[in-house]
Amino acid sequence: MPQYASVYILDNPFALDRAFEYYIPGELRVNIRVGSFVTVPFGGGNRRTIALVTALAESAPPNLKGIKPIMSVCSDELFLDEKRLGLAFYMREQTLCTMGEAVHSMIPSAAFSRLVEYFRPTDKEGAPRSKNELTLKILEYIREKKVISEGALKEKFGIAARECTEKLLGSGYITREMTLRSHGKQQTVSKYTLAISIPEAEKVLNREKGAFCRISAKGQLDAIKALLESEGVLSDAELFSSGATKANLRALCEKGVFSEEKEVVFRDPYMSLSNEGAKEIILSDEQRAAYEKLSELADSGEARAALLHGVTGSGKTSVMTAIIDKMLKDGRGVILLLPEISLTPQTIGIFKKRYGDLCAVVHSALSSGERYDAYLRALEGEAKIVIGTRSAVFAPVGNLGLIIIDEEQEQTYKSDQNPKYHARDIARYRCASEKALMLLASATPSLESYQKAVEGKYTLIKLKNRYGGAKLPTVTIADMRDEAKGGNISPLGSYLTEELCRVHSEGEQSILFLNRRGYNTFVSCRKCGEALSCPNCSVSMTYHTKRGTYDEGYLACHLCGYKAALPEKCPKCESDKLAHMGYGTQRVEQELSLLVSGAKVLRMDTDTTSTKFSYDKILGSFRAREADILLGTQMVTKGHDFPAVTLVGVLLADSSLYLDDYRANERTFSMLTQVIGRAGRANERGKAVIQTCNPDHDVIRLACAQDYETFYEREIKLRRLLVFPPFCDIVLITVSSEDERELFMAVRKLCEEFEAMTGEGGAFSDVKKVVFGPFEAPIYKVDGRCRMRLVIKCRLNKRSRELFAALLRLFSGESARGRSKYSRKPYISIDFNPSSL
DNA sequence: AGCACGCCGACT
DNA sequence: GTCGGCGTGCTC
Repeated sequence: MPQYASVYILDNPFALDRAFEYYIPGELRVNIRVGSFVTVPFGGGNRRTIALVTALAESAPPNLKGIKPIMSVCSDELFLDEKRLGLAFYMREQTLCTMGEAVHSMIPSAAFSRLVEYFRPTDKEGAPRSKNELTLKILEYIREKKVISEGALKEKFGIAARECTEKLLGSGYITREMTLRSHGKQQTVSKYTLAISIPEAEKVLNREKGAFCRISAKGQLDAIKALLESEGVLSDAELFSSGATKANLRALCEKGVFSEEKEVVFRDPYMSLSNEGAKEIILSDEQRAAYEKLSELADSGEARAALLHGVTGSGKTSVMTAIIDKMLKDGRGVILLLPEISLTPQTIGIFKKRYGDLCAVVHSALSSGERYDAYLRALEGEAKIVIGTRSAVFAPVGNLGLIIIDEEQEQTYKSDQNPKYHARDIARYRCASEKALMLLASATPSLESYQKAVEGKYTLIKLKNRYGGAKLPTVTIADMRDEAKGGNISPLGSYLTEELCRVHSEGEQSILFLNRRGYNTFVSCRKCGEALSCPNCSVSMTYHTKRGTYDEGYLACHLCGYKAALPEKCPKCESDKLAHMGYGTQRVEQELSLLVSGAKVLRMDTDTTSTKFSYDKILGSFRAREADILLGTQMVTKGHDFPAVTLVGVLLADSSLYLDDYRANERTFSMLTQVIGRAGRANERGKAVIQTCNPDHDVIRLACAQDYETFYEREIKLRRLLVFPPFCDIVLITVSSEDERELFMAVRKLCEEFEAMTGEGGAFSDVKKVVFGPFEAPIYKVDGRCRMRLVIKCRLNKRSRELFAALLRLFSGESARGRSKYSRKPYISIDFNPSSL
């Protein structure tokens, strides 16, 4: 029987995130295991904290004078098995987060808020020889109640109860247990029937004299009416839709008009099988070959990774569905990750229909209770397939066989809050430890993943043809420099405008895409298309304004911090026609109404889709052809098939090319490829118009040709040459503070500290790295906080991670020292391979 | 991070 | 004389 435990305290800050040793009192020893959650007294004030047990020992740890006892152990409802504990440690090391942060990303917060502690009397009889009357009273009360929650005890006896229970625990008269407050996991539906005869109910409804009772509330009357019109039984949901409220129904039951019966929702685990015949997927030869390769990998009994690279419209989804079906048939669990914007009610519907209750969906709109529900359904094996966004990668799916990451290049798979993990890394870890298959799918894979596929680390599976022989749209590149010469400064060029008018007059629909990230204004030459870029980094520079004045700005590179005054002439062609580029969807919407008369425009961007609901509503109304033109940001690239769309337009295809980020090309390529793929999915061939100031730019040309391979070859060469990922890792250190002075001081200290550690004679002088900065973050002030950055290029490995961990530990300790009340202390954050710079 | 301990100024 | 400010140091 182990007597000592190593625990990690969940809400400890980074500097204190290490194992602490505790003594396990005898009565707790049976229940405690590695992976158990416990409460322990911590710190000088012995405040009670929740901790995770990571190791057990028979003998006392050496060199410790005072060791404290564990207070309680949580029941097995809250527990981390070996694999998940391993994952927590992995995340902690990989992302420099605390154990608590790692645990909270794996277990929904509702589980922790449901933790309650109970007291029970022990067999020990008699009473302590205490002068304290309250203590005796409490003991008596606990014995009477048999079991009582700590909260209830406090409510009855006040705050002083705590001291008494501690005494009683110490002398062994009572024990403490910790469990999760039970949770009505079994969903029930209330069914209502009439408790009175039909004629009587009609009397009530007509408010006749001598009726069973008098009812005037409209909702109640509606409910009676609905029930009379039905076959005699209605569920609560059905009655709600008749206009009745919960309160109305309760009132009717109390009056004796209705009788209620609760029915457990019937979940048919074979639902998916019975549906399967109805919707058999027919695979093309190419898809079948892909499927067979994947099932071979899945059957290998080893951890495997594959990249499914299929051109837009090649039917990747069918292949994924086929392999999911196979896994379920083999009794293995599946996780399917989708980018947030793809997880629409339509998508969910497809899977729900196919897999029924075998499938749990996790999306951002879930309440904490629903999220916990989905978690439990996976944990208990009821849900075999979990579909969701990034965080679904942690779903406790049993006998995991497959994790699919669709559109794997999407940024949304990288978390930008602690823990700053990438879903791909988590998936890889889980697949390795559970001998499962990781399947990445995309039309435009990330360079990192494609490189791994080329190197043979991932099995590369290609779908080269569009399903059903659909043709790619005819792509026209519209040169916007000609427009500028002709004096057209509108974001809509004349060719695109013409096409929009034509499509509108033919009664068909168009989609216009404007890259949202174009808010970063950049400066380009109207004559030669050259964008002003940084001499050190070969990324374009951003035009910064000074204190609200638009003029008198300067150019800055966000990667190396290089700054330059705005030149008067184009450095390449000496033209003085330098233009500040960048406009938003609102302005385009305005222009459209002028240029395409009579067309109804739907705008879809973050401003118009504040709720999930509105997003779906816009797409739905566009599909129902209530509008002619859908104008929006990235969101429009991920929609579903709109059969009536025959024209797709990209405004300012360059905007994302000159982001000051090494991934600019990759993103531009990916977006253009996807947008172009939107058109011409129906039988007729569609048209795509790409407006650009760089008609000869390789990225744009290759995207128009949907030539990923050539794009990859060129881009990977560039990355190798300039030493960017995947040929190095990027570490982004951000320091932020409300107070600028403190920020500068903290940054200086950070740089000095870093210098001392990595310089000659420092503990980490062996770590090779290139440091850029410090400089201001691209958006310097956010939410009243100023932010400074340090960008470091290096190779991430155990050693370099140690360096950053040491820095973070040191710095979070240092900066935590008392500061004035009014400026919250500087905050430091370290992000490995951030999703954007 | 929290919390206690501890050492100096303005109050009953 | 003491209440309370926040500087300093520790947390099994």
